[in-house]
Amino acid sequence: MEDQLYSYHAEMCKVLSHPKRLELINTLRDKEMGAGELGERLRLSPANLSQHLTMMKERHILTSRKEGNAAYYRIADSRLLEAFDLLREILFEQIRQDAALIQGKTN
Amino acid sequence: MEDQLYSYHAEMCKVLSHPKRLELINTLRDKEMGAGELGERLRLSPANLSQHLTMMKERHILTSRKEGNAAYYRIADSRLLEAFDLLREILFEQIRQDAALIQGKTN
DNA sequence: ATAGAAATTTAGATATTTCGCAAATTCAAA
DNA sequence: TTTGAATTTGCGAAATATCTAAATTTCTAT
Repeated sequence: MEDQLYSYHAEMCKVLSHPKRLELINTLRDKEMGAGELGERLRLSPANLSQHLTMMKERHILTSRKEGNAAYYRIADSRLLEAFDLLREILFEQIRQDAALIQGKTN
Repeated sequence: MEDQLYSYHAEMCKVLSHPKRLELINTLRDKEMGAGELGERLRLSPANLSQHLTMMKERHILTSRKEGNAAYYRIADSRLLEAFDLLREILFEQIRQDAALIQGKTN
């Protein structure tokens, strides 16, 4: 039961462990966007993009809406962005520290 | 350059996308712990545990300290736990909603 | 109806992850 | 120095993820 939770949690993280999917999240930060425009911006083939979007929808990271034969996507839960930003903060700090290390600095 | 950042970010998430590694993080939440005890608690073979711990250390998720031939691990950055908890909150809500859906409820 | 555009699905090839087992390393105590 | 316990490392097999190209579905406009 507790194990189940860890599994779900891991699957959710798996969705986040791909550069393009992170870029998708960051691009959809505050607005909804159509699949076509997303594909152009991220330079993904329609097929590949659709695969990413589908899995993100299955994991309830995104929601979608269809209008004619255009499809629009948006972030399902804004708390995801908070988590995204927290990790990115940690990353920035790590990079900053690594850079300082290389230059032999202490701050 | 921006792409680099997404790649690092994705690698960090990859570390988080395994149930046992999440359990490790949750177990080390506020205390440091030795490899031996961790292995017992999570029922991981010493070899497998060590592999997980090593990769988590490489990604700066954990830090370690050796004393004799015992190895102690701890969380490197407590903000990671905030991110962990945020995702878990989202998950709880999803599960709650899914359960409600199955029972035909609306709340 | 039919053609064309947009999006999705499928199939298969390639790469990556995960884990068990054995071997190797490290350190402390006998 | 040798023994033994804790931890790590190397390697191969099975499972999983990723991407491309082809086929399909769905809707719009001719």
